Amino acid sequence: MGRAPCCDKSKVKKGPWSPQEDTKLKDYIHKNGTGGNWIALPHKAGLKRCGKSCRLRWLNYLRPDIKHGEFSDHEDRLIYTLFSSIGSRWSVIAAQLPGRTDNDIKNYWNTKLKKKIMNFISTNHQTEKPLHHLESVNCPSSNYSYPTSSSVTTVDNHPVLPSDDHGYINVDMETYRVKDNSTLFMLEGDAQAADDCSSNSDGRWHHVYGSGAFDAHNNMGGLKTSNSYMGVDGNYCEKARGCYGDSTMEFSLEEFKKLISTNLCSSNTNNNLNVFVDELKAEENIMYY
DNA sequence: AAAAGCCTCAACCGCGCTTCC
DNA sequence: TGGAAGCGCGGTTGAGGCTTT
Repeated sequence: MGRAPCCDKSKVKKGPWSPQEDTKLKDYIHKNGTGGNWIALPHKAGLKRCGKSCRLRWLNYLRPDIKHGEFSDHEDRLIYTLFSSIGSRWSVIAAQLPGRTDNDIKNYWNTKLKKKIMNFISTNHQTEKPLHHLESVNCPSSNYSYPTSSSVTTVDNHPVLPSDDHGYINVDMETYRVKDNSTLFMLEGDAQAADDCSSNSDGRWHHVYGSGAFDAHNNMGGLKTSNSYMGVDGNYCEKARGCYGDSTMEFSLEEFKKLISTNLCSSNTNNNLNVFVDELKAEENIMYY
């Protein structure tokens, strides 16, 4: 014997919501709130709908703070990063993207973002270049010269590297800092984090987001495990390549396919999620200085 | 212009978890 | 303490719009 249905399916309307139904639901919730009981709500609101259907309609469409429209590059990266860390926990991912719903993100991932990333990886595998292959050709300014050892100062015994106007740097060391204008932007990690890469695609600082578990030793959070890195949009990674090594090439198509099919999700990464997200937010603050 | 195929996304479904009595 | 009710989540579906042939 199965579970009892939440409502009498023969007496409730199914399918797309009409504008009249939307209005009824919105009006009722504005006046009375949800009352903490979705099952009872449709009857009180005069709707011939299942409570679950009302809840879904409100949360995914009618709520006033819902954000419609295109996902930004930053949202893309955040989704990808979180998916890499925790798998298809859409509600957790949605909680980090204000105005976006889990359903929205799930649809976006399944229909667009996944393909976008797959295409990006396959394209880059066809033009594979060696790691740490520095290409000044990808830098916006061909006049830019990478800092020499004499131009490197230190803070707390760590080197501080100047960047060009666009934030490009050339770094190849285990622990480093980047000084950009008056802001000290610290990228500090353990030996593994040597491959961390900072780039900019739109005039602001970004990290290249990593794939895999959060690295507790990496102060910037969650950017580095194994040797897998990638940005979400081609433009972003193309420029990242210009500043430091072609680390995106280390992420294989097979690895990514595996990630998607297994919904990589470990308790270890879950424990670190909040820290990870805080770090991402901290990073955002730096990005928009 | 029409048919076929593809894509998007709102909505549904079922199940696990939590809360309440 | 156990069972019922409700909530919330992730997977899936299908209608409708769009693109291609």
